Amino acid sequence: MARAATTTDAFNAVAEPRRRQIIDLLAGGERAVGDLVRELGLGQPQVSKHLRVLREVELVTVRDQGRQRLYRLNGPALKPIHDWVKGYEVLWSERFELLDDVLEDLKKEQGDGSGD
Amino acid sequence: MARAATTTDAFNAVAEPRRRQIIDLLAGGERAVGDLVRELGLGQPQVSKHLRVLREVELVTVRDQGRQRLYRLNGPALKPIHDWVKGYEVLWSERFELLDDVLEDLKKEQGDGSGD
DNA sequence: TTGACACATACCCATATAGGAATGTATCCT
DNA sequence: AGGATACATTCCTATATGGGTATGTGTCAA
Repeated sequence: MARAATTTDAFNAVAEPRRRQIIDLLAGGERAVGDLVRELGLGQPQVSKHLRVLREVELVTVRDQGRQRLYRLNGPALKPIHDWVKGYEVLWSERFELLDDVLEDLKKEQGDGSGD
Repeated sequence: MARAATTTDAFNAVAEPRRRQIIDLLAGGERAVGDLVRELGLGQPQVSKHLRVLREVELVTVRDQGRQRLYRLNGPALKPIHDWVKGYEVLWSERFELLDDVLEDLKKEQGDGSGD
Protein backbone atom coordinates (compact mmCIF):
# COMPACT_ATOMS: atom_id res chain seq x y z
CA MET A 1 0.00 0.00 0.00
CA ALA A 2 1.11 3.51 -0.65
CA ARG A 3 0.73 6.54 1.52
CA ALA A 4 -2.83 7.72 2.13
CA ALA A 5 -4.08 10.36 -0.28
CA THR A 6 -3.66 13.98 0.75
CA THR A 7 -7.41 14.29 0.29
CA THR A 8 -8.12 11.56 2.82
CA ASP A 9 -8.65 13.94 5.72
CA ALA A 10 -7.56 17.23 7.23
CA PHE A 11 -4.48 15.60 8.80
CA ASN A 12 -3.10 14.60 5.42
CA ALA A 13 -4.13 17.79 3.67
CA VAL A 14 -2.47 19.96 6.27
CA ALA A 15 0.79 18.04 6.33
CA GLU A 16 1.90 20.08 3.32
CA PRO A 17 3.43 23.42 4.44
CA ARG A 18 2.13 25.29 1.41
CA ARG A 19 -1.41 24.31 2.27
CA ARG A 20 -0.95 25.49 5.84
CA GLN A 21 0.31 28.79 4.44
CA ILE A 22 -2.80 29.09 2.30
CA ILE A 23 -4.98 28.46 5.32
CA ASP A 24 -3.07 31.10 7.24
CA LEU A 25 -3.62 33.59 4.45
CA LEU A 26 -7.31 32.79 4.20
CA ALA A 27 -7.58 33.41 7.91
CA GLY A 28 -7.28 37.07 7.00
CA GLY A 29 -10.39 36.79 4.85
CA GLU A 30 -11.62 35.66 1.47
CA ARG A 31 -9.09 35.83 -1.36
CA ALA A 32 -8.90 35.26 -5.06
CA VAL A 33 -6.48 32.71 -6.50
CA GLY A 34 -4.34 35.40 -8.03
CA ASP A 35 -3.80 37.04 -4.65
CA LEU A 36 -2.65 33.75 -3.20
CA VAL A 37 -0.33 33.18 -6.14
CA ARG A 38 1.32 36.53 -5.49
CA GLU A 39 1.57 36.03 -1.76
CA LEU A 40 2.90 32.49 -1.98
CA GLY A 41 5.32 33.10 -4.83
CA LEU A 42 4.19 29.85 -6.40
CA GLY A 43 2.88 29.05 -9.86
CA GLN A 44 -0.83 29.50 -10.51
CA PRO A 45 -1.46 25.84 -11.39
CA GLN A 46 0.28 24.73 -8.21
CA VAL A 47 -1.86 26.99 -6.10
CA SER A 48 -5.00 25.80 -7.85
CA LYS A 49 -4.05 22.22 -7.11
CA HIS A 50 -3.41 22.91 -3.45
CA LEU A 51 -6.77 24.64 -3.30
CA ARG A 52 -8.41 21.60 -4.84
CA VAL A 53 -7.04 19.40 -2.09
CA LEU A 54 -8.25 21.84 0.54
CA ARG A 55 -11.66 21.89 -1.08
CA GLU A 56 -11.93 18.12 -1.15
CA VAL A 57 -11.39 17.90 2.59
CA GLU A 58 -13.70 20.87 3.02
CA LEU A 59 -11.11 23.10 4.59
CA VAL A 60 -12.13 25.85 2.16
CA THR A 61 -15.16 26.85 0.12
CA VAL A 62 -15.33 28.73 -3.16
CA ARG A 63 -17.52 31.45 -4.53
CA ASP A 64 -17.51 32.82 -8.06
CA GLN A 65 -17.29 36.51 -8.71
CA GLY A 66 -16.93 37.38 -12.36
CA ARG A 67 -13.83 35.62 -13.57
CA GLN A 68 -12.39 35.38 -10.13
CA ARG A 69 -12.85 32.56 -7.66
CA LEU A 70 -12.91 33.67 -4.08
CA TYR A 71 -11.74 31.13 -1.54
CA ARG A 72 -12.84 31.22 2.04
CA LEU A 73 -11.55 29.28 5.03
CA ASN A 74 -13.86 26.74 6.63
CA GLY A 75 -12.33 26.64 10.09
CA PRO A 76 -14.40 23.90 11.69
CA ALA A 77 -12.81 21.34 9.34
CA LEU A 78 -9.70 21.75 11.51
CA LYS A 79 -11.53 20.66 14.62
CA PRO A 80 -10.63 16.95 14.36
CA ILE A 81 -6.96 17.86 14.45
CA HIS A 82 -7.46 20.18 17.35
CA ASP A 83 -9.50 17.62 19.23
CA TRP A 84 -6.87 14.95 18.81
CA VAL A 85 -3.88 17.05 19.76
CA LYS A 86 -5.64 18.85 22.59
CA GLY A 87 -5.65 15.65 24.62
CA TYR A 88 -1.86 15.92 24.81
CA GLU A 89 -1.73 19.59 25.72
CA VAL A 90 -1.18 18.73 29.35
CA LEU A 91 2.15 17.13 28.43
CA TRP A 92 3.87 20.47 27.96
CA SER A 93 1.88 22.75 30.19
CA GLU A 94 3.66 24.46 33.06
CA ARG A 95 1.74 22.42 35.58
CA PHE A 96 3.04 19.29 33.94
CA GLU A 97 6.61 20.53 34.07
CA LEU A 98 6.19 20.88 37.83
CA LEU A 99 4.62 17.46 38.16
CA ASP A 100 7.50 16.06 36.17
CA ASP A 101 10.01 17.56 38.59
CA VAL A 102 8.19 16.04 41.52
CA LEU A 103 8.21 12.63 39.90
CA GLU A 104 11.92 12.98 39.20
CA ASP A 105 12.55 13.68 42.86
CA LEU A 106 10.46 10.73 43.97
CA LYS A 107 12.35 8.44 41.65
CA LYS A 108 15.67 9.66 43.04
CA GLU A 109 14.57 9.09 46.61
CA GLN A 110 13.43 5.58 45.80
CA GLY A 111 16.68 4.72 44.03
CA ASP A 112 18.81 5.72 47.01
CA GLY A 113 16.97 4.15 49.95
CA SER A 114 19.17 5.96 52.52
CA GLY A 115 17.21 9.19 52.69
CA ASP A 116 19.04 11.99 54.52
CA MET B 1 9.03 17.19 -6.46
CA ALA B 2 7.41 14.41 -4.50
CA ARG B 3 5.53 14.60 -1.26
CA ALA B 4 7.59 15.60 1.76
CA ALA B 5 9.03 12.71 3.75
CA THR B 6 6.97 11.43 6.64
CA THR B 7 10.00 12.15 8.80
CA THR B 8 10.04 15.81 7.85
CA ASP B 9 8.10 16.96 10.88
CA ALA B 10 5.36 16.02 13.32
CA PHE B 11 2.66 17.12 10.87
CA ASN B 12 3.76 14.58 8.29
CA ALA B 13 4.48 11.83 10.78
CA VAL B 14 1.09 12.13 12.38
CA ALA B 15 -0.85 12.17 9.12
CA GLU B 16 -0.73 8.37 9.16
CA PRO B 17 -3.60 6.95 11.28
CA ARG B 18 -1.53 4.00 12.49
CA ARG B 19 1.04 6.33 13.94
CA ARG B 20 -1.63 8.33 15.69
CA GLN B 21 -2.92 5.06 17.14
CA ILE B 22 0.55 4.24 18.39
CA ILE B 23 0.78 7.62 20.04
CA ASP B 24 -2.60 7.08 21.65
CA LEU B 25 -1.45 3.74 23.01
CA LEU B 26 1.78 5.17 24.34
CA ALA B 27 -0.23 7.83 26.11
CA GLY B 28 -1.12 5.04 28.51
CA GLY B 29 2.51 4.52 29.34
CA GLU B 30 5.68 2.92 28.06
CA ARG B 31 5.21 -0.20 25.91
CA ALA B 32 7.29 -2.85 24.22
CA VAL B 33 7.04 -3.37 20.47
CA GLY B 34 5.35 -6.72 20.93
CA ASP B 35 2.55 -5.14 22.94
CA LEU B 36 1.93 -2.60 20.21
CA VAL B 37 1.94 -5.33 17.59
CA ARG B 38 -0.77 -7.16 19.48
CA GLU B 39 -2.85 -4.08 20.13
CA LEU B 40 -2.61 -2.78 16.58
CA GLY B 41 -3.12 -6.08 14.84
CA LEU B 42 -0.34 -5.19 12.45
CA GLY B 43 2.82 -7.04 11.44
CA GLN B 44 5.89 -6.57 13.62
CA PRO B 45 8.07 -5.09 10.85
CA GLN B 46 5.36 -2.58 10.03
CA VAL B 47 5.11 -1.48 13.62
CA SER B 48 8.87 -1.17 13.87
CA LYS B 49 8.88 1.01 10.81
CA HIS B 50 6.19 3.30 12.13
CA LEU B 51 8.13 3.57 15.36
CA ARG B 52 11.22 4.54 13.41
CA VAL B 53 9.36 7.42 11.82
CA LEU B 54 8.06 8.54 15.19
CA ARG B 55 11.58 8.36 16.60
CA GLU B 56 13.03 10.43 13.79
CA VAL B 57 10.64 13.28 14.49
CA GLU B 58 11.23 12.77 18.20
CA LEU B 59 7.64 11.94 19.01
CA VAL B 60 8.87 8.90 20.93
CA THR B 61 11.99 7.76 22.72
CA VAL B 62 13.32 4.26 23.24
CA ARG B 63 14.87 2.43 26.14
CA ASP B 64 16.35 -1.05 26.11
CA GLN B 65 15.35 -3.62 28.64
CA GLY B 66 16.77 -7.02 27.97
CA ARG B 67 15.66 -8.05 24.55
CA GLN B 68 12.73 -5.73 24.64
CA ARG B 69 12.63 -2.14 23.47
CA LEU B 70 10.35 0.08 25.48
CA TYR B 71 8.88 3.04 23.67
CA ARG B 72 7.74 6.14 25.45
CA LEU B 73 5.74 9.10 24.19
CA ASN B 74 7.47 12.46 23.97
CA GLY B 75 4.44 14.71 24.15
CA PRO B 76 6.05 18.11 23.64
CA ALA B 77 6.93 17.14 20.07
CA LEU B 78 3.22 17.59 19.35
CA LYS B 79 3.29 21.19 20.48
CA PRO B 80 3.93 22.71 17.03
CA ILE B 81 0.75 21.09 15.73
CA HIS B 82 -1.20 22.26 18.72
CA ASP B 83 0.16 25.76 18.44
CA TRP B 84 -0.77 26.03 14.80
CA VAL B 85 -4.27 24.65 15.10
CA LYS B 86 -5.04 26.45 18.32
CA GLY B 87 -5.11 29.76 16.48
CA TYR B 88 -8.23 28.55 14.69
CA GLU B 89 -10.01 27.23 17.74
CA VAL B 90 -12.15 30.35 17.88
CA LEU B 91 -13.70 29.43 14.54
CA TRP B 92 -15.84 26.69 16.02
CA SER B 93 -16.31 27.86 19.58
CA GLU B 94 -19.82 28.62 20.77
CA ARG B 95 -19.02 32.28 21.08
CA PHE B 96 -18.06 32.35 17.45
CA GLU B 97 -21.30 30.70 16.40
CA LEU B 98 -23.09 33.56 18.09
CA LEU B 99 -20.88 36.18 16.49
CA ASP B 100 -21.53 34.56 13.17
CA ASP B 101 -25.26 34.89 13.62
CA VAL B 102 -24.91 38.56 14.45
CA LEU B 103 -22.83 39.16 11.34
CA GLU B 104 -25.43 37.38 9.24
CA ASP B 105 -28.11 39.68 10.58
CA LEU B 106 -26.04 42.78 9.92
CA LYS B 107 -25.40 41.68 6.35
CA LYS B 108 -29.12 41.15 5.79
CA GLU B 109 -29.98 44.58 7.12
CA GLN B 110 -27.41 46.20 4.87
CA GLY B 111 -28.63 44.39 1.78
CA ASP B 112 -32.19 45.61 2.22
CA GLY B 113 -31.72 49.32 2.86
CA SER B 114 -35.42 49.89 3.52
CA GLY B 115 -35.41 48.83 7.14
CA ASP B 116 -38.89 48.66 8.67
C1' DT C 1 -16.26 38.22 -32.84
C1' DT C 2 -11.78 38.61 -31.07
C1' DG C 3 -8.54 39.09 -27.56
C1' DA C 4 -7.26 39.48 -22.80
C1' DC C 5 -7.78 37.81 -18.36
C1' DA C 6 -8.56 34.39 -14.28
C1' DC C 7 -8.52 30.02 -13.16
C1' DA C 8 -8.72 24.74 -13.70
C1' DT C 9 -7.04 20.62 -15.60
C1' DA C 10 -3.95 17.29 -18.10
C1' DC C 11 0.35 15.52 -18.74
C1' DC C 12 5.29 14.38 -17.45
C1' DC C 13 8.57 12.72 -13.92
C1' DA C 14 11.42 11.76 -9.71
C1' DT C 15 10.48 10.32 -5.32
C1' DA C 16 8.86 8.40 -0.96
C1' DT C 17 5.87 5.87 0.79
C1' DA C 18 3.01 1.30 3.53
C1' DG C 19 2.51 -3.20 3.69
C1' DG C 20 4.32 -8.03 2.82
C1' DA C 21 8.07 -11.38 3.09
C1' DA C 22 12.64 -12.62 4.22
C1' DT C 23 16.69 -11.89 6.75
C1' DG C 24 19.90 -9.70 10.18
C1' DT C 25 21.20 -8.77 15.15
C1' DA C 26 21.19 -8.89 20.03
C1' DT C 27 19.66 -11.12 24.28
C1' DC C 28 18.22 -14.90 27.13
C1' DC C 29 17.90 -19.84 28.43
C1' DT C 30 19.62 -24.52 28.88
C1' DA D 1 27.39 -23.87 21.93
C1' DG D 2 22.73 -23.91 20.16
C1' DG D 3 18.03 -22.59 20.01
C1' DA D 4 14.41 -19.41 21.04
C1' DT D 5 12.80 -14.85 21.58
C1' DA D 6 12.31 -9.69 20.52
C1' DC D 7 13.17 -6.27 17.24
C1' DA D 8 15.28 -3.94 13.23
C1' DT D 9 16.40 -3.77 8.53
C1' DT D 10 16.30 -4.89 3.62
C1' DC D 11 14.09 -5.89 -0.59
C1' DC D 12 9.89 -5.71 -3.33
C1' DT D 13 5.87 -3.22 -5.67
C1' DA D 14 1.79 -0.21 -6.60
C1' DT D 15 0.59 4.22 -5.86
C1' DA D 16 0.02 9.19 -5.03
C1' DT D 17 2.36 13.32 -4.89
C1' DG D 18 4.25 18.33 -6.06
C1' DG D 19 6.26 21.10 -9.21
C1' DG D 20 6.76 22.42 -14.20
C1' DT D 21 4.70 23.22 -18.63
C1' DA D 22 0.95 23.32 -21.83
C1' DT D 23 -3.73 23.60 -22.68
C1' DG D 24 -8.85 23.93 -21.67
C1' DT D 25 -12.90 26.76 -19.99
C1' DG D 26 -15.53 30.63 -18.65
C1' DT D 27 -15.83 35.80 -18.25
C1' DC D 28 -15.14 40.54 -19.49
C1' DA D 29 -14.03 44.40 -22.80
C1' DA D 30 -13.94 46.59 -27.26
